Amino acid sequence: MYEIFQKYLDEKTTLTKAESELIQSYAIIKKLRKRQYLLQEGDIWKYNAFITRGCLRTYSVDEKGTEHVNSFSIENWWTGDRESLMFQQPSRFNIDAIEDSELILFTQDNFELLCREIPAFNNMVNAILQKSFIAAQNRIQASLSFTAEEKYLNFISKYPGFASRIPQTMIASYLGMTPETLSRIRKQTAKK
Amino acid sequence: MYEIFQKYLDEKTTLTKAESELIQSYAIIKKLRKRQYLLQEGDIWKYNAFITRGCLRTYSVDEKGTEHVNSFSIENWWTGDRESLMFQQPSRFNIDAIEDSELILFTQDNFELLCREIPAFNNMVNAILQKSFIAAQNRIQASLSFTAEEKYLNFISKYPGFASRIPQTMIASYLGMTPETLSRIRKQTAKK
DNA sequence: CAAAACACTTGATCTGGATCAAGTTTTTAC
DNA sequence: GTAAAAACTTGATCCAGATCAAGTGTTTTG
Repeated sequence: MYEIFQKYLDEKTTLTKAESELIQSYAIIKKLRKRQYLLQEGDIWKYNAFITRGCLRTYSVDEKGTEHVNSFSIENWWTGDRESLMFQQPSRFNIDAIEDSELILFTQDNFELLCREIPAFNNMVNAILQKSFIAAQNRIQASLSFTAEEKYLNFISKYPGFASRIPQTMIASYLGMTPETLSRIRKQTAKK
Repeated sequence: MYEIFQKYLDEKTTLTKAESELIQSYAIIKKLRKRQYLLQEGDIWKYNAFITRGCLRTYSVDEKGTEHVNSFSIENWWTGDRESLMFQQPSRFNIDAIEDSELILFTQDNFELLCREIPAFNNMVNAILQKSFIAAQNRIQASLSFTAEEKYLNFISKYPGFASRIPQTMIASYLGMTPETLSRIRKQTAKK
């Protein structure tokens, strides 16, 4: 498992042998079965989590009991709740596995140490955060200015492959529409 | 003007005299009249911009000519287009002044140098980015799960003071609704 | 391998917020 | 100070997408 993360690191940054070993020494391997929670609402999130295999979803539940999918994360991405981690406050989110998954966790203390000790690691983490922010901005723009159909087409072009491994109900929720609407859109667009 | 930024730095971080002076040596003061552009669609954004006075808005224009407000930024906040800056690509956004404003600009080269040379500065910049990301996540959640009225109430509670200095049309656009809808919501909520 | 649980589709109807239209009020600029 | 331009309000009507309902697949699990 760890090799996948090692490969990711090698692609994104340049590390000395000692640095690589330091990183590995803090890695915690975690396996999740499908439907198992990584984080539940109310818990305080303590980690930085990298996915080596599988697919997770982050969602919240509103007072009516409706689930709202916040994000999907697959292998070679990070997941977690930055807000809960940063402010050490109970999370408003749940994170669970859509498929059997494998993760590498770093406690926040260890992660901060790695950022402090290894500038290249810190730069990598920063670049990821920048890209996440840009992606979030783009999603806001899409949610404000796109029709339901445009949202779906944008989603499948941006994340090809997601549609085939994630249930439609969850994708509909992620896009801010009902499953019925997504079903009808798929029928329509298939025709074209 | 610069004192406002200096005060901001002093609050957010701890710098030596030499570091403060290095930062100041790269600062470019820029004044904007109301309605003046800081960035226009198609331009490549080159700076990191801190607002010492005034209020700016970032917005895009879709193919139908409709404006979509992406964000507002006031004094003691940063603005710019991270995507254009990071990838050196033409911006999809316009940024203009809602009020006469004063900014401090740092070219990206100088800004990166400051991040490299001054770890405390780098940490501050990072913390800001983290908070921006968290705010973006929360906005996504609001836009997916709130009704128009909830969006408005959430906005005024999160950004008190904005409602009085920003035209309603722009707030409506930011919240993803028409000015008419916002007007009716304000009428209703005023009653209560 | 059956049956329960879950995921998806399709149709009928409803509704929150959009659109169109016609004011009134406020701001801007000479 | 006043005319023109923006900004806001209010009403009437419309529609994209929600909701409700009743199916038909398709997994999951004992």
